[in-house]
Amino acid sequence: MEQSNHSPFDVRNRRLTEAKSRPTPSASPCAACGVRHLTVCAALEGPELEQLADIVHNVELEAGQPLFDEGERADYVFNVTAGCVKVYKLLPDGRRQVTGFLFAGDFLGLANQDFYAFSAEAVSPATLCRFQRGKLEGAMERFPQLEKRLLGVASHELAVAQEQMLLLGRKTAKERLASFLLRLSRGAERRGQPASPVRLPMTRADIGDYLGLTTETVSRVMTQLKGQGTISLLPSGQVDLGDLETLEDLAGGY
Amino acid sequence: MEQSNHSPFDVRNRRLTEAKSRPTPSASPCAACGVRHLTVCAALEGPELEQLADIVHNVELEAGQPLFDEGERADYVFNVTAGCVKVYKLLPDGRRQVTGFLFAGDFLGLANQDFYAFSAEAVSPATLCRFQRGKLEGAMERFPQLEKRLLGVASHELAVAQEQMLLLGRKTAKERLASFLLRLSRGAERRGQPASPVRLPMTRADIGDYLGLTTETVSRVMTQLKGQGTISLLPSGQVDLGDLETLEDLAGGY
DNA sequence: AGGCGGCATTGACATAGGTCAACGAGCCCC
DNA sequence: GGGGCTCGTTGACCTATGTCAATGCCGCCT
Repeated sequence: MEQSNHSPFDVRNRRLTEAKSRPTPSASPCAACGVRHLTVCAALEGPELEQLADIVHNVELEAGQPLFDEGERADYVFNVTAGCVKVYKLLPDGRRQVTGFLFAGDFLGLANQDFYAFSAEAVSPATLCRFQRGKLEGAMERFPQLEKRLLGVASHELAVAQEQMLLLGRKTAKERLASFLLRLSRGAERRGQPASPVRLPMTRADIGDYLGLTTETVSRVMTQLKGQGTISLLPSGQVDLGDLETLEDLAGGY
Repeated sequence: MEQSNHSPFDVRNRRLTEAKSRPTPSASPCAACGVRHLTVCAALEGPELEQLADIVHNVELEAGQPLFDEGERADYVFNVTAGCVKVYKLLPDGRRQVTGFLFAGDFLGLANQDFYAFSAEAVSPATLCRFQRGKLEGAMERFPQLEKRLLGVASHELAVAQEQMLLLGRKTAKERLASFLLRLSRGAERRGQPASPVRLPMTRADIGDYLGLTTETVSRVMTQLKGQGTISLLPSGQVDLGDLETLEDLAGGY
């Protein structure tokens, strides 16, 4: 199980405080937010949105830069506004489980304890909105629909998590890959992008750690799917899902 | 993957409407509830609790009886008050993933869509409090601390789900069993029962479907753990966790 | 332009855990 | 109190996936 074969350019140990993080400028950045309709922020309008804008900071991450680590004080919550972030847990010996890939519109940082239960790291260059937990809780008191929305987000994530348990516990490697590609595709659609081709900003190792497989198996199954004409690998890390039908069958009904 | 080798006494197809379900009687059942401190209901006191008691119904299930099935309209949410309930998802060909075992105090039925994303079935005789979703939402509007508590429950479940993904994606069979036994033990402790011995109301097949293993593997690893003196199987489905230390090491740090 | 480093792919081989099958033990019901 | 269930255990064997290793590809830096 590989853990960290990082290059000399590795940014792994730079901390969040060193990431660009400044008060988001301009009158109402939130009102102008291109992905607001996808986020928890969609719960608010007009003057309420202004109040939200007052407590938000912008964070920019380079590819590979950590956002926070499991066990750190959970002082902030985030909304991804661009790029891709992965969320993962580690075993003491370095085995890793990626529990999710987050894209524009996805919420991040729910923790009922005072500490993050997982680590988060940028997969590609990414930007996020950062909220101080306490301030967001204040906003929730004033705007109950915000809290309701957050509960909706949490319930949704719970359903997604159960789907992932089904994948990890019971699906074959081929079914896992098919499910994964379909999810990426549907996620892209939700964000208004084409269902195919789909970008894979993450490495094979990341995909393996997400699907409970090794890089080698991911690679092999990819070539298999390619061989049977279900997908084609385009240059620049794109995958063309030529045969969505077959892919859905392979995914095991989901 | 076994799916349903059910006995002639199987109650699998009896529906909830046939389960005993009647207005919970008496002045204030909730105030007298022995597991309230463990549940979401702990958010309320006095007169607020009375209002909650007004909208609750009691449900009793025999072992093996279904509570609801994936895809059904999610009209109710539940609180387990006694016994054990399992929650699971199925693949079209019958492979099953148990996503959780619920005990007294556990909440059940969060669904952001209109439909349950999983099925639920009693493992042992069980009793539950049933709330009509709409009514509970009304109560949440009046008592924001109820909603907050529910958000806390959801966040907690999310953390538990990620832990389970780590288990399913990256742990060995032995580590999975050890983690499972420890969880049962800690859960029992939370409910004021001894950490050991621990009851296993569920079958090996249920455990396998929870841990992403087969019954045979569960059985083999059990004998292995027994052989190395870490646990002992008592009659009547109890397990003595003789060596918690070793078990914790085996569980992979968690 | 050339070289280096990270990533992906492929092959040969190993193994954890799955599959299939037999059997034993408890339990319930007649 | 004996048959017929279900459940758990054990054994023999199989296979999907992991491990280890070599090689190829591509982008980036100088």
